[in-house]
Amino acid sequence: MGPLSTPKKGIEAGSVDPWTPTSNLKILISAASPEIRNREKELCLDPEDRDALDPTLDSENGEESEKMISRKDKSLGLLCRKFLARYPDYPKSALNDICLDDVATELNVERRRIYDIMNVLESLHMVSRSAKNRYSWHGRTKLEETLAILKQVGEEQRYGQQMQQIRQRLLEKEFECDGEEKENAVAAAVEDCEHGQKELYFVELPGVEFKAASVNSRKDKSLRVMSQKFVMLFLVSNPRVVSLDVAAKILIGEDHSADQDKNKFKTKVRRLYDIANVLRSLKLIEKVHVTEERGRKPAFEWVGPEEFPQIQKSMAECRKKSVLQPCASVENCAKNLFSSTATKRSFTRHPSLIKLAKKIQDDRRKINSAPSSPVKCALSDCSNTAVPNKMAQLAAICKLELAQESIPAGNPPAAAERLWSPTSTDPPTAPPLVPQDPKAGAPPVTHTPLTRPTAGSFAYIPSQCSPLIPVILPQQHGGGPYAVYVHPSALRPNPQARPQPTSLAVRSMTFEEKTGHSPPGGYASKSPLVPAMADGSPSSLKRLFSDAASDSSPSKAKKPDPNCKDSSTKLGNILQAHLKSRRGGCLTSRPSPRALHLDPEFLNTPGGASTNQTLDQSLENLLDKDDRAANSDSEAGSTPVRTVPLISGQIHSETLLPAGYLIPISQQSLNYKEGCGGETSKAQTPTYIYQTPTAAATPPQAQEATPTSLCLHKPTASPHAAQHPHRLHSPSPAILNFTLQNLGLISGPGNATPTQQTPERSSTVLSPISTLQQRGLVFIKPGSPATIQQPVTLISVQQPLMSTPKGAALPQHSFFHTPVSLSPLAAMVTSSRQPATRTIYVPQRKLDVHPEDS
DNA sequence: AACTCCCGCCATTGG
DNA sequence: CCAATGGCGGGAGTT
Repeated sequence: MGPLSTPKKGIEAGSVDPWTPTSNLKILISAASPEIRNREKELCLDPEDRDALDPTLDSENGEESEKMISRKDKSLGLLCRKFLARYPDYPKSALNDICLDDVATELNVERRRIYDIMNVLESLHMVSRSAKNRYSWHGRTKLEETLAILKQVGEEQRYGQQMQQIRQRLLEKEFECDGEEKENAVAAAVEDCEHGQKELYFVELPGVEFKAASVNSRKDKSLRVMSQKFVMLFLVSNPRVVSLDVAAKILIGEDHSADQDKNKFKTKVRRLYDIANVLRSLKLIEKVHVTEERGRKPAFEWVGPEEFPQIQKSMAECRKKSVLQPCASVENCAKNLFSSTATKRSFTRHPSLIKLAKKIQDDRRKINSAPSSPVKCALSDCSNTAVPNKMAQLAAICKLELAQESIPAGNPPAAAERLWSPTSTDPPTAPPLVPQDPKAGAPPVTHTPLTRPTAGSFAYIPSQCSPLIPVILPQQHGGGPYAVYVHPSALRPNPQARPQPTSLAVRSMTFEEKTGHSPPGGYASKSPLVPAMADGSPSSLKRLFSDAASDSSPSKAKKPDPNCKDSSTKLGNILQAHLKSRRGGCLTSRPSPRALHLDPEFLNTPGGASTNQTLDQSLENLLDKDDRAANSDSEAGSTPVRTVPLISGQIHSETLLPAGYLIPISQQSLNYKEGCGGETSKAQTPTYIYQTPTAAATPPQAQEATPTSLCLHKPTASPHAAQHPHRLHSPSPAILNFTLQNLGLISGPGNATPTQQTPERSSTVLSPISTLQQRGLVFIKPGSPATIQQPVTLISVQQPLMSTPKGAALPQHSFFHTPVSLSPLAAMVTSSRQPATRTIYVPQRKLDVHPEDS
């Protein structure tokens, strides 16, 4: 390494530069005009860079070149292009081996840079680390699949909503410039968005599992994760444009102390540029600028593939079956965090976890709950070692026929079948997805709802329950289910209930291609925001008005509102009707998720009246489908009783991850789960197996995330929670209503389930209006077709997951308490519940803030 | 001055 | 202990 690693600048420049014969010309050009140079560069890109290919060739003339060589010539993006030029987009054999040393040498760059590139490529599964110093090249073969999954996850994470919120906050901030306010506002926004959010996690593809054990521990590395998150942002945002600042805010997510935040922000932005540069070289995004009143902000626009039909379809299916994975393969990942003895722990990112580990241990003793890892071991083994082959086979097979579920029964006959088969059964559920052009109209509707719900189920609940809750998502074609690990931070309840920004911000933004021309004025559009009546803040109102006034076309803006409301109401009614009709407990969960997930696209269609109809219809269809599915499922197992408790006990392994990941799970593991969970009842509902390691959670209390804990979340998390598998048994209509209410679809009886809701929440969530409120910006792109409307956020989003102390505890209990036997942990949890909530919060926050560690 | 973002120090990790 | 990794932020080039 020494030699290669860090050539000094001077030396580097002087001695060896990856210049090609054309380089001289280039240099001249660049000297003449940077713009020209850039353009030139751009042009070169696609074809394939000349320089890229033979970097090692000539050396430049020392000093001059040094001066002349623009910084851009060393950009990560260019480097990445060069790198990409060396490999085919669609390699036939997956065997393309990449040796970092070679690459570094050939491209003539410091190793460090290669890592940067590899990390983001890895996040897209274009490469996978096979061993030390070695990567395997996959090219774009898995790209679509990955993107689809990322999109899915992004939706689950509600990044779209988060972005909206953040934008909103930023706007507010602009208006009233109280420094303090500003900070708070942003922080709050993030907070709101984040709480309940899972932290960063890495998504893996079945085919691309970690080959080297060592890799596991590092999966949570920020660049990789950030990259995925960043991509998700694009995939979920309606106009596929993401401004740098918003992205950074979301990515920061952790803590928000003012000063630190600032620095963090800067750092994050730097990273984003790094990532963006490689994404640009992959032609997935392009740099643009969004212009609003305040001026122009750097942003990036997605220019990559838009649709991922297969996946979407599959997603729905997958989600239905999402299952919580107990211990699973996480082991490797976790190992770094907590050694079996717990003595050793070194966290890359979350030093604070150490403390947790200790606590956990203590807790364990107390609880003396189940064995830490028998299961886990088995699973891990399967997934890591033994299974690969099988997995591969499955994957291959799956890919070949998505439609068909026949999966090689291999070892886990029944189990596997169950998980996978659903696909076949479900077909009805997942109607062919139509291009989800938001504007297009009806079709999109179908898919959206389906997808979302599932997401919620796996992503949300878990997070709340325990710091790390693995969830398995059976993947249809992918070949394998994915396990998602949620970061503990997700748990943290949002501290302050911030009134949601009710005010609508109407903004017009314009995109400027980097070329610079701004869009014609005509394009300017405003995003209609629904004013939140709930929000009484004068300031917001003011702003609103002012905005409206300034706005060129207020009428437009307003338009959406009525529609939204109407549609929402209708939907609500429909849902209710359906719900009533079905009494199955299982169903309970469904409706809510759906409702929650109604997307902007779903709701707001330009179409107006027609839109509503479509929505209704689609909804109906969906419901019907669900019913069918439910029935079929129910047939299989009449009693949905969850074995959760059992599982939980077993699961206790210490699998704590710093971050969550999506990890492919072996069939065996699936089987295992199945057995445990016995989630016969609905394919859809995932069986959650909890394992919280010892309460990884800081605060012993809630963290315990045992099955019991689930109860807690549900109420709070309402939407997501609802879908939760818990079907234990209480599918009482009340719950349904509750959920719906939370969603805002139904106007609830006063406070239905008032208990649970926290003040803030109630205000935000409950009020239908607030729900509807949308805040967003409309981006107009010069070239793009008309403006797009903003996504409406039905739910306020906050997933009130954790909920505030108040609500969570008791009420939930009553509602959700599952009859199922509680594990010891559960019991504990229950008792300590309330206090716990709060307690938890603090520690978690601290984690990020104080990176002190050994 | 604001954007970009390269460079490389230095902490982690794994072996 | 060493080498591989990769977080991170100073500060330089661009706009």
